[in-house]
Amino acid sequence: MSGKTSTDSVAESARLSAARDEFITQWGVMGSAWGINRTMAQIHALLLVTDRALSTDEIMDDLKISRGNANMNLRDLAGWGLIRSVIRKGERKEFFEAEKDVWKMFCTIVRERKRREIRPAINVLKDCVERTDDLTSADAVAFTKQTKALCEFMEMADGVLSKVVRSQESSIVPWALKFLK
Amino acid sequence: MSGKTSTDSVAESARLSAARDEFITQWGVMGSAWGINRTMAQIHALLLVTDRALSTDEIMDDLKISRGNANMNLRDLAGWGLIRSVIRKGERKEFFEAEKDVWKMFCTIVRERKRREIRPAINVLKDCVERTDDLTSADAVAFTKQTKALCEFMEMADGVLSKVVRSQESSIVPWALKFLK
DNA sequence: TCGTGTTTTCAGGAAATACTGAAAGCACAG
DNA sequence: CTGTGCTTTCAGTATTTCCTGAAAACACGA
Repeated sequence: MSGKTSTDSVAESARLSAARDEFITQWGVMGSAWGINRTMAQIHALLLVTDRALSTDEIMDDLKISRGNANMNLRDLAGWGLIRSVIRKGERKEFFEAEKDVWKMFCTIVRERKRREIRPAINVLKDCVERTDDLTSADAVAFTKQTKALCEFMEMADGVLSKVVRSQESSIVPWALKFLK
Repeated sequence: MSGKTSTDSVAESARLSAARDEFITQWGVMGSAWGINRTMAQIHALLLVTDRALSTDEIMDDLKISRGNANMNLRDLAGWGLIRSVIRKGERKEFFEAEKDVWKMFCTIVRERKRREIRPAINVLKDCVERTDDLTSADAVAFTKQTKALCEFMEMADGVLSKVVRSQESSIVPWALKFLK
């Protein structure tokens, strides 16, 4: 290969890895803002933009993290259903790949957050309402009224999200969105 | 007042404050899960279920936090637009009250998160796409394809949220939701 | 059963984040 | 301009959260 071509391809691959790093870093920042730990988000980002399954060692190497850290976060990601492990026959090592379909990924996240955070919150709110429903002091009435409103809102949101998620790959959602002019 | 009545009202007020504490605590827990600091969420919770504006000192006292902490988080909450300060004539002290309308509160949160997190993320993605669009290696193509998909999805989500938020107090949203069967 | 390659666990340490308290700043009445 | 009451700031500290690395557990072929 000529000097020029070689130089170009080096430059190109540098450009790619710069962009890739930028993406991984920022996906990590975004994760923190939404209550997800940075490393977990970064591993997810890495697998998202990599076209093949990676081993734990490759991930450790790429992100410069320890084995323990990599393993723990890979397991968490699998628990969320955002990645899956792949076993290649003849290899004892485990490889990981991310769900690439963005809509499926979104549905998975919504489903899990509903289950882990929204439902429990609704239960707490219901409990608060029940425990104060019969009280008559002005303070109590205000409290109950507000918690009831929050509870109803969250149940509504929960229901909406269920419907959105259930529609999965159908085109119902994009279609329905037209009505939100 | 009779002994019985007195006893009952003591019990009732204990019941109320137990429920209130539970609510505040859990709202704090939920906050952390969504990337909001615990104290900020707790102050918000306290103001949400209190029927009058509270002073910094009352908040410090109720949540057992320092003045600095209270002040900083109150300012943040005001920055989000979730609370507002109230000046009573004749008083030099500042009081705070939360927006009580749940739908307005939701819109405020969505608007701010869009501005602070979603938009910047979209910009990063666009940047990544631009910087790699012309590369032809298999890796680069996979990268660009995936970031493009994420970018488009987030722009779509951003648009949907804008529409939802813009409809503000209208009944368009509840109505449209019927179509998400 | 042993040896080897791989994954899991977890105590201790590091880093990030949040909180405190006191001092400085500010605003206003007198 | 001065005293008073309230707010803001921020250096130092506490707390929470996360990460490391090494040891233990595991799984499987020989």
